[in-house]
Amino acid sequence: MTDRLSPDFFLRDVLEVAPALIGKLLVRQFEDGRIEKYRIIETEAYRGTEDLACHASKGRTPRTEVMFMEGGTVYVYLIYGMYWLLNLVTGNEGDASAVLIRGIEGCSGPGRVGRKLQLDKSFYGENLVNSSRIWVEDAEPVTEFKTSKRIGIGYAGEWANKLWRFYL
DNA sequence: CGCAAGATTGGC
DNA sequence: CCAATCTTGCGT
Repeated sequence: MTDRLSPDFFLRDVLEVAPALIGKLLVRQFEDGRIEKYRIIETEAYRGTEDLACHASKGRTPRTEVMFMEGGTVYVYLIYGMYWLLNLVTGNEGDASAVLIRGIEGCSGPGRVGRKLQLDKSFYGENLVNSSRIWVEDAEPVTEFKTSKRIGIGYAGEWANKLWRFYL
């Protein structure tokens, strides 16, 4: 169970991928060659141009461009001028959906995750299938997880009520 | 071109 | 409760 997830894993609806990522291993190889693996414990789904909480609802811009690509790529962005949030693009080209990694074992909160993994803008568009810096490996499926409304998106109207946050 | 707000966090 | 810190999207 240490295989890198195949491209197919990400080529599904984000509402399938987000919960399926719980329990999987997020792997980061740093510049000094050190490899660390972290169990994913919290995710959120952002689903296409309709979802007002999803950045892609702004349309295709330099920032959201990568979300419109095929699943399996990394979407990172800087929030509040200091935190790089990690998202994994899902679905087919044009779906414009992604999973926000909100928590890994021993590190709760999307801003902390980005800091721990030492992410920056160079990870924008990184390919999870062939990258030597970041990827996801398979692990025992987790069937017991909780759901809730997504955090910090009160501006999204009725979309804020979707139970699209998944966590252990 | 100016400006308000942001998928957050940590400190007072 | 509020500042940090800077990119982005939108209005002028």
